[in-house]
Amino acid sequence: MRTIPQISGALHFSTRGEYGVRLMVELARHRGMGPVSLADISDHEDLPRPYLEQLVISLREAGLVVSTRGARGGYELSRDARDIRMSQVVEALEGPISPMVCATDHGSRALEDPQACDRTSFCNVQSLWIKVREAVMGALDSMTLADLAGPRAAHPFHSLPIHPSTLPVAERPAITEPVPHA
Amino acid sequence: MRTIPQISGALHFSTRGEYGVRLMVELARHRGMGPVSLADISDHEDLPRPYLEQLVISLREAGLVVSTRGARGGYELSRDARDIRMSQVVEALEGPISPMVCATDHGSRALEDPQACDRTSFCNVQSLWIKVREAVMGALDSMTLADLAGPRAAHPFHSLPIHPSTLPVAERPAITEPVPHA
DNA sequence: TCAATCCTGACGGTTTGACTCGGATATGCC
DNA sequence: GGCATATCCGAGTCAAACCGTCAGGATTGA
Repeated sequence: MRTIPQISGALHFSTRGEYGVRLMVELARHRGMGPVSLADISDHEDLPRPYLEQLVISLREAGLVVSTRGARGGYELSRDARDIRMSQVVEALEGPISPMVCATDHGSRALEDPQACDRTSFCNVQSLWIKVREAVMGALDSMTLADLAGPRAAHPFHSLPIHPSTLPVAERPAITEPVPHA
Repeated sequence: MRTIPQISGALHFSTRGEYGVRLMVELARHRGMGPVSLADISDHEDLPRPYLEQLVISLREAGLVVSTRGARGGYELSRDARDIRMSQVVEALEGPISPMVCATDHGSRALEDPQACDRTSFCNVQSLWIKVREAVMGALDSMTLADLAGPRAAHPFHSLPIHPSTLPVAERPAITEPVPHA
């Protein structure tokens, strides 16, 4: 199907994160209208259904969605979209957010090998990754699913009058990057 | 050599980022004392030297370090550690920071396929990744290499009087933590 | 000259990401 | 009841990326 070329760069979330979030947004938009089947979402979002089946397991186990089996079944949000933080969604899909080993929840893990702490700059560098982690968690915590499920008109890009081709060449996105993503 | 267990989870930087930052910290500590060889850093930080040779190319090409060839040669910072932002270091090592395709510098890329914008929730979701990106860039921009190169005593962990082995067993860092990811 | 360095390109093993496949189970509807 | 529709579940596949290794060449100080 699509098979994204997978550009190289730091801080990658996988397609689990991307697809899963889009799935959740679709569920949020149909909240209160009965369960939505994966087939519908697969069609509407152009995502491989068997893959969605895998992702949704994590979302169900995290208690974010509930399932209805059998004909006319599907999935729906377990609670209001405003009560679902994006940090919960992303962590359910991708696992704990830790940019580097030892930059986990408390950061205290950095002490586990005091020798490494003495002999290398390892220890000091931890504060960097921990800071990054906190920044990401803050961003994800500050948004709820409802923020993403609103009408498209609310999207900042659509109120922007400018288009890349109107920018001076120097500020346009680099050419190399294909990024068809379609 | 070490072969880190490679925990699974979101938002990974690779070892390029980790090793490269540690390398830069070592250079910052020896600033003004002549070039430092990779062999020294490899010994001191316990990192594979052939691999460092690869990493340092990126740092040199980014203008962050300068090299001195020949005997007694090595690398040194191209400028004061306070003038080197960690965002520059990390981007040199790992490439552009973009948590997801289309969450690049300007974010305007999201407009390139208006159809996708109409048919899917793709478009709205972009604001999430862009926000995450900005959070990370902010964190990395706010720190300079000098912040990491300071004396270890400045590190919060080291002001803690306690050591893991003095803690009750229940509060010690987990031994393995298989990272459920469930 | 010789040894210490940086520099370069190529190569390979292991892991992970991104799906695919086949079937089992549950349920609304005719 | 029977069938189409769904979720559920475990495995398997295939290519790419990550994490290095290796061999050799170029440059310079002693």
